[in-house]
Amino acid sequence: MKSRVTISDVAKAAGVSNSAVSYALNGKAGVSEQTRDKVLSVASRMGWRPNRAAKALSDASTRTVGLVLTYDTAVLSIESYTMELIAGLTAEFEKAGYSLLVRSSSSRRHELAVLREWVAAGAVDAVLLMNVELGDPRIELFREHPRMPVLLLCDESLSGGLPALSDNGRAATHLVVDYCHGLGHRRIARVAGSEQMGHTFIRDNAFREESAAFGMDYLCLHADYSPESGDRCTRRLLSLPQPPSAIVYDSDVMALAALKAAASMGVRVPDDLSIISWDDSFMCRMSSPGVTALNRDVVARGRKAAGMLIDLAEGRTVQPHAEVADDLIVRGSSAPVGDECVGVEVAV
Amino acid sequence: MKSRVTISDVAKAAGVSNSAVSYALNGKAGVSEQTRDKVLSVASRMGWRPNRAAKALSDASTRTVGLVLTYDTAVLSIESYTMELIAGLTAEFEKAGYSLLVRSSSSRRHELAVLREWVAAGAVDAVLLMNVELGDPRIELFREHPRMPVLLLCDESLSGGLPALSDNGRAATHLVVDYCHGLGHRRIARVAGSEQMGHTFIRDNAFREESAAFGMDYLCLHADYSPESGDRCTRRLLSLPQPPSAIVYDSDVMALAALKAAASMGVRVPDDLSIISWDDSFMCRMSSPGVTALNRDVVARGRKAAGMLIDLAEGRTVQPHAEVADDLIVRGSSAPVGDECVGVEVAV
DNA sequence: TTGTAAGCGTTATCAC
DNA sequence: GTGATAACGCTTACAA
Repeated sequence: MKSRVTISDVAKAAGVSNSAVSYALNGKAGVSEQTRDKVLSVASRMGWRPNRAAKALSDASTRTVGLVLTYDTAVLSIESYTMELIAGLTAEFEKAGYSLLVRSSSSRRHELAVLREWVAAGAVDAVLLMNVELGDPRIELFREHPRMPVLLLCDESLSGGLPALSDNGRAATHLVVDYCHGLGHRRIARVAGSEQMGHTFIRDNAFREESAAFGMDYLCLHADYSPESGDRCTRRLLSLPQPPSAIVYDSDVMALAALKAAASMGVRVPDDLSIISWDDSFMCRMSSPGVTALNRDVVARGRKAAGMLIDLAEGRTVQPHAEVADDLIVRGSSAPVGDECVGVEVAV
Repeated sequence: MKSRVTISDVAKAAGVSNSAVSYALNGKAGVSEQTRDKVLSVASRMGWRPNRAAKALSDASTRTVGLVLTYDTAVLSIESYTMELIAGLTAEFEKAGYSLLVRSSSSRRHELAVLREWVAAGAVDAVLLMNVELGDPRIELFREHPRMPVLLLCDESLSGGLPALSDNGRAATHLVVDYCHGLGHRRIARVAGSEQMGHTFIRDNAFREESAAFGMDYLCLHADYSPESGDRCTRRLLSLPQPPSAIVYDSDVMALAALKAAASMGVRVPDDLSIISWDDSFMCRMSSPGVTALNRDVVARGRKAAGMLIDLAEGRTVQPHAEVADDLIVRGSSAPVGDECVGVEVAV
């Protein structure tokens, strides 16, 4: 395995010592300009590149950040969240020469094992945790290992004191509820995601508080992000004696299922029912009517997370952040409540 | 940085030498059962885990496979291909304790630089190349560096002799053309992706040959996967003196755009026009009518690729493979050509 | 069966 | 300014 060019090879070729080469290549003081130039030219001529493993062993840094993906293969091909996040992360990492180390886990227990191994093996310089749950055992793991920097993608209130990048659920909730209120809706509902998820918890509370503040009726059903559950919950809500005039869905998939469910029940969208999706996607654009959706810049969030992770990996402290702002993209699925003619007149 | 447990720590605690510990922990001969047991129990009590960097330096293996993502952020949130591939890859890697190292590149040149660095730094044990283009410079790079195992996701005929996992474009093309022919279509068209892409090249040829073999008229337009280009090409095709009765789209996004374009031109789908998408997705299921689509099991392909990459990384040779079969999911967007009443009668 | 020691490629601490 | 040399943690001849 002697094919790669090492520092010793360069040193020999340049007729200097290993340390001189090291200093020269790292731009450190300790060598004359003359030898530095010679070393640099020889090194580049020989095609020297630092060996990753040796560097990692020597200075205990890998320039790598770890991410464990927990797949629900059914959700995988539908949700673009993870891919956009990875795009943002790696785009920002690229500037600093960091890599993303990805593993997948079939269960929370297995994920914990992977994380523990990373900590013990020094395989990564920092770890990103997504899909934080209430009482998430990963939080305790990293509190026990303060030497391994970690960033949680969740609300600051859920991170147990660990650095967090908030998904901004409260601000977004205000945006959505305020929008519904502005359209005249006074009876709204929400089809939420899994109750264990930290972001669901945050949104649950935020929706309850916001709707109360606006004096609106609010009802929440918990589903599982599947189109079937979106369909089921929509039917339940629309069958109530006093059905809501607007429903917010925690995912675009459920919102699209709702669009179909409403149609099959003879409920007109947006005349009788406004539908709003928490996540925007190409599907929301292409459906008829288009679905009003919260536009979360997940790529930007990934970039932000990457910056924070690099800071943490290099020993700098970071403040919990929530500065990536969301906005609402209004499409045909939402409209003023009540008599649609009045609504149209007002809008025009 | 002395917080982690090393082999020396274990050796000291167990009262044996470093090498005894190493042998014991790696299940190698050279220690008595007695000392092996003692070492194992001491090691697990102390929570010893092998240090990644040290192992990598010592045996020049990282148990890591590299993947460079080249993002088109517009496509990113729409296409699930990459995410599904990563899911399959990491799921299979997990069994063997391999990790996926991900970087992103903004340009082909930058990707080449990343790959070169990986080769020189020994950062990964193998590399996966996707989106192979005609005359792809990456092929030459890896032919120059035969020590770095590589797997190309493309047709065997494009890989320049390097190991390849075919995306099976020919077989799938036959499936699609045969299906169209069976429905009575004799004038078909295709809205293809970028002409530089290897898979486009393969499909171009395969479609030409298959349609000729069936004695069908075939016309192909090259687009760029964007909804706008899908719309534009569809309008052009439908404005021909003798428009096709079936159009195959290289992506679901373009197929969905076509659905809208046809509707706005008063062309009925599937009565006047059958639409078939090369990629299946949730959108194809949810649209009205649903879009007939080629169902490529990308996750399975990822698993297969992972297995081959591990073989390559560990020095075993692999055969070019194309065994992941595709199938066609028929939905409402395709139907027998001509008088739709006849078609319905036949179908019922 | 066991322990000693060299080597992997860097970085960093020393003498000189 | 320069060049030996130790250290990082592990594997593996080789010697005992």
